[in-house]
Amino acid sequence: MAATIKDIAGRTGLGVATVSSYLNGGHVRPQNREKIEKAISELHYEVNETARQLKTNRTRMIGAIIPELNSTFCAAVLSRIEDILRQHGYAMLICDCRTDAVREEEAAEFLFRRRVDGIFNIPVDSSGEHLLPYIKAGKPVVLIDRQIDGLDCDSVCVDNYQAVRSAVRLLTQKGHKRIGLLACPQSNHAARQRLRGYRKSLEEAGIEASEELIYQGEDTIDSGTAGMDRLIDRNPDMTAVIAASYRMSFGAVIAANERNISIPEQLSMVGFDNPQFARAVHPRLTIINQPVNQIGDRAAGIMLRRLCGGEDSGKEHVWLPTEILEGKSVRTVAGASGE
Amino acid sequence: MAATIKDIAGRTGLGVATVSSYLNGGHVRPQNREKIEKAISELHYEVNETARQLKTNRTRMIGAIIPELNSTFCAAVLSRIEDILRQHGYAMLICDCRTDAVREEEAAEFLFRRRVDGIFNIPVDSSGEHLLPYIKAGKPVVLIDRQIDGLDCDSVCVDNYQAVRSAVRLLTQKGHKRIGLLACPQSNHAARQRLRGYRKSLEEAGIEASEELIYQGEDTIDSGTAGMDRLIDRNPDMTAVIAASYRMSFGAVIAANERNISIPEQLSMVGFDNPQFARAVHPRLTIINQPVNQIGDRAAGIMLRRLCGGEDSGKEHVWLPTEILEGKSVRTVAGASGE
DNA sequence: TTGAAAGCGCTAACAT
DNA sequence: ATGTTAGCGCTTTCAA
Repeated sequence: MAATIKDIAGRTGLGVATVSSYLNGGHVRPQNREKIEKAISELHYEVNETARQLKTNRTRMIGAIIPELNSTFCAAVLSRIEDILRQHGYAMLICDCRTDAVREEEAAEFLFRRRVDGIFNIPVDSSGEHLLPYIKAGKPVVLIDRQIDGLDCDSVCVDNYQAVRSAVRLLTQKGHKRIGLLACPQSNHAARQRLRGYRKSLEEAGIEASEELIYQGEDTIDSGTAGMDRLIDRNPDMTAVIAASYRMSFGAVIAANERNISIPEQLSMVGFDNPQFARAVHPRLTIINQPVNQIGDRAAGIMLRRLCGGEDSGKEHVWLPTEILEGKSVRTVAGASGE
Repeated sequence: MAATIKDIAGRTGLGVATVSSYLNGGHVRPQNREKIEKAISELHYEVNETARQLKTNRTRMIGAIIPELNSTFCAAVLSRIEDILRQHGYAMLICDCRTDAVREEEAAEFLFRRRVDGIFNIPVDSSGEHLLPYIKAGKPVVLIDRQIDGLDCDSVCVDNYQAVRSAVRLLTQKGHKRIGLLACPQSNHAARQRLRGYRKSLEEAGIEASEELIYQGEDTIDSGTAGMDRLIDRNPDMTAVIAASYRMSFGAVIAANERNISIPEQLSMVGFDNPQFARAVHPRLTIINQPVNQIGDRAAGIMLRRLCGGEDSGKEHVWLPTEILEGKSVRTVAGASGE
């Protein structure tokens, strides 16, 4: 069996309270300090966090429920958060709910029973009911990437409305009028904002939006491929496509690749996320880029502040801007207004 | 405060042991069962896993130390493992050590203090010293992707030697003789096996290996790009390149893309990992594909068996085969022997 | 500064 | 089948 604080007390002739005090940075006489340190190294003593947790009613564990670990966005944001939190002594319990609301709910319960001190969530269910127990218990909840209206918690998102709007503007300025959109399921806030940005900016440019140019599919690579196929087949006059998610972009690139469509001569393309992927595409893909590191930093920062019992006054709702990273996948068509 | 087992006992007039028994699937009289269930739902009682952990000396948590969460291979394997383990009531504590042996060591300590029941590791440090405390404590350790000689634990790897060998064979059969290799740091078993497979199979094909054709770099995208640049510049007669990791492949594709090298006319290429990425590359990349799902399944299976106190007789060392997924990035050069 | 003792919520003997 | 009780290893009053 592993050594306990009692063993250290016994070996040093001190009381357990003294040892505990030492362990928690309290003041101990130099000679006793030495004795304790000696005993600890001899007995290979390691604090039992479980016992500490039971006593203090804090687990120093944070849960994270995400739609898909195997997604660059989630992984990038999470690894950033994990890094920061661990530096502060917090462990991360990660649950992948595979974009399934039922599994998300189960994960929330699972983590609640384990008494995590707080929770990060890229929500699948847009009602947010699965988070209510946390909120009632006063445990910090930080939503990432997707806001939930009416839920009393912090959130860190990007401005998806402006994100797509900037992409449409880039295209219309280069003379594009028939612009397709690969849209994700409208079940979450981010996806809705992206579609809204598309419609609104077309309207601003005086272009009539055609439903034929909008493909509503799942947020998967295959759906991106299928969507591209359909948009191309039904819209011979389409000159550009915007993919409203990384997976959709990925799928769209595959479709263009397999149909031997030359980008940007035959079709211009704007993707979403992942600058590295954009560089690997031929020709280099123009993308809407999300500040993944910033998202992680802000989310972790808010969580840590809440954990330290920061003022509970009003929740934070952070909206981070995206940027367009220009590649070579967009061309200027005849009759361009700008430039 | 949250309700405890005592509250349930008080409310039902039963003893805590009876309630505990109910909670753990023991036999209780139907009428009492009902009473307990009623009290639980009225009080919103949730078992306190922390207390249970302290008592049973099992946390039902498994640690995972990986070089980089933001890597498709790690994320794919981990998400599979997490899924299986959670179904069995285990939570996953994930630590990203950023391919740094010091951080890996710290993560191992961190997780040990938290008393995880077992640990998965894609090791960075090839001595395996950071895992010794677990082994001494009799906690199951399952190595993934990289074997460590002389460490008494289970492992699930792919046959990296054969993996690269099959790629070289594919190339030599198509007449290639000047074949470059983008190799990863030789600090882990997998990387060493890949390089060994390269040398050995060239030898078998009667081709003299030239050190000029081997680029030893970091396992990063940038290093893949830099490596491609160097190999091309120094070896005008090189007709093919094998990238010995996913990141290297990614970097190599970027280099080819940015230098406007036409694949496979000017240069043939074989990458590593990620069939989806291979499809998105133009022309479709021929790759060495690892069975990520199988790796996850086998690793999780072994862990669960050990956790259930399976026979400790001899550790398992699983070697899974890879496969070549042919794309269009390899051409046949003049004087091909095969076909 | 140090020690004694209570107790966090639960499980597991043991007794009934 | 149910209840009593003794800890699991730690922190935290409260006294000394």
